[in-house]
Amino acid sequence: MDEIITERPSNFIHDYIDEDLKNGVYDSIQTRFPPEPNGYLHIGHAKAICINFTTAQKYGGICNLRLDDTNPGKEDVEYVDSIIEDIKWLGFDYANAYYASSYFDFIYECAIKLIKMGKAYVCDLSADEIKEYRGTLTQVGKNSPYRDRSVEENLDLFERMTNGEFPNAARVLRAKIDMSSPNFNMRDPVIYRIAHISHHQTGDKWCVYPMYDFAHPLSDAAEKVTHSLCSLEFENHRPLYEWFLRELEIVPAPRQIEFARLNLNYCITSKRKCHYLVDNGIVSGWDDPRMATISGMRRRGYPAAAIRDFCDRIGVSKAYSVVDYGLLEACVRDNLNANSPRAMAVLDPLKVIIDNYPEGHTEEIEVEVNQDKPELGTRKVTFSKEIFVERDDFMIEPVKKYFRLYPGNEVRLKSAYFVTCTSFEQDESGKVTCLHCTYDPESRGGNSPDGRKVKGTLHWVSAVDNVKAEIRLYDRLFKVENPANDDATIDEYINPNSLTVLKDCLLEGGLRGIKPGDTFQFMRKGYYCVDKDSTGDNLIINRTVELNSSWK
RNA sequence: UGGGGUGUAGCCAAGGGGUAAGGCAACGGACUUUGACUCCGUCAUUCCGCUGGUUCAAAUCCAGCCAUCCCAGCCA
Repeated sequence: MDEIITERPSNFIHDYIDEDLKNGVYDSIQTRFPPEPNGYLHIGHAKAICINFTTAQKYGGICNLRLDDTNPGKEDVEYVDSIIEDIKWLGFDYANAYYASSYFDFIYECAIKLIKMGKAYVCDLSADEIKEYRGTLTQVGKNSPYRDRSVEENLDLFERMTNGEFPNAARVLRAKIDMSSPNFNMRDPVIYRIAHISHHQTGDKWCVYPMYDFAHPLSDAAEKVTHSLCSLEFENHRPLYEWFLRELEIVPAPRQIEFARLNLNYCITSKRKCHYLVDNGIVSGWDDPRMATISGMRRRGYPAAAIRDFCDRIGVSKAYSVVDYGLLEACVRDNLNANSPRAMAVLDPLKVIIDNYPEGHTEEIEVEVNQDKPELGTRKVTFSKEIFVERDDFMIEPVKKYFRLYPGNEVRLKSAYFVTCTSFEQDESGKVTCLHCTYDPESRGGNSPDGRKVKGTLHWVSAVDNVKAEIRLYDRLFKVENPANDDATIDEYINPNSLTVLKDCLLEGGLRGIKPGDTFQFMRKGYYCVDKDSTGDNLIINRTVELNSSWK
């Protein structure tokens, strides 16, 4: 919404680009965001999205979306749809939506070209044998016995692979590079494998699919990408990326630059673990408000601008890091504080009877929608003899520095009147059931003409005009910052109290008719967003984030 | 034990020979009809991973060391 447009901080990627521009390597800049459609986008992707789009923006270039769909067995259109929706929601307009699969013909031609150059060969070794031949960290690999097949034989075999003559895994096409390279990626990497699987975009046209290492540089080249930004784990792949482009004489070649991926403490961003959570019903779905997915955060009420701001604030570097979740929350609070209307709500109601208020009488009180933004106008709130306040806004025996309600103490009811607690009722168990107060009719609006001050201001909801709601409080889904990698133990890291449902919460009457996606600050209680599953009969409200509180 | 990266405050992160930006968190205080927000102040006085070296001057250059991350998918 009101995103403040400021100069984005410069980073090391810009230095590389400036250098390339200065050397005349490229005329204009083009980037791409290349997710594989095998899951929903999460906050880590948001960083990559922001980096790719803002880098292109900075140089007046374009950024495309490319669905990196070279492994059909794991992919699905459900994911491509969600990816497109999430990127748009984040506020980025890609110039084009492309699919790696739309380059399959081109990539295939490149493979043929490599074979003809004697730089690629069909290998009949099994997966295990290839692994064995590849060597180890300290031991060089050895050449495949099929490495020196003739160009004619390779061409014939590769064509027959493509025609579906062989079963899955029977043969692969490999680049002929160097089995003794210290970099495993250069030890004759597999570039095409047989997979008799229908592809979500190309159907049954192909039964051989290119590997990432082969498809990626060629897809970048096909799109005229100039800077291929990716995460650190692909650093070891760069020599191979460059090898393909060099051998295939692609000029100007796109340049790969790696940056550190985002790690957020208490968050799960591993796709495998996210699938585990969804598949086992531990969360309600990919958009469960506890998930670190874009859709989960959206449902939780995080504004897109806050996520963009977060990505700006964490910076871009190559250092491994774990960002504190509190920074994301700070961004969310900053945005919501500036944009959210305020309202009153009582999550745990305690009835208050104002004994000297006329029986059956009600009045309308005008309250600012946002005190800091008078231009947003006012709303009407009903005041009546019986109201509800928050249960913890009353203490029989006040602790030190407690300045809300306790017997004999006077407080202000926000925008309404000064009230003084005169007595309280309890049930057999000792639980306070009702408060009795007297009000000062002279203090309407919240100020006393005699100038006396009160230290506490309470939020309240009328007993005769309110909206009932179910409020969901979310805590961290994970207790431990970095759960172990094996799914067998992931359960022990899950916080069973990550979701608390509060029934029978009361909102001020004016909130009747609020809709999914509406966000409010319930004063002194935090920011809240109406859930997508919310209906008029069953109002479900997610707590987006708490307020900072200096009072414990 | 091979190769490729990275080490600046509790957490991110600028700075690339001239005397350590900024943000989050934290801690004081002011203000407040939200204990919010806002505002003011404090927060690396040769510990810029460590040890040496070069220099008038080093977080920045050099050497060695230490720590840590990534790589042996027909995943991306």
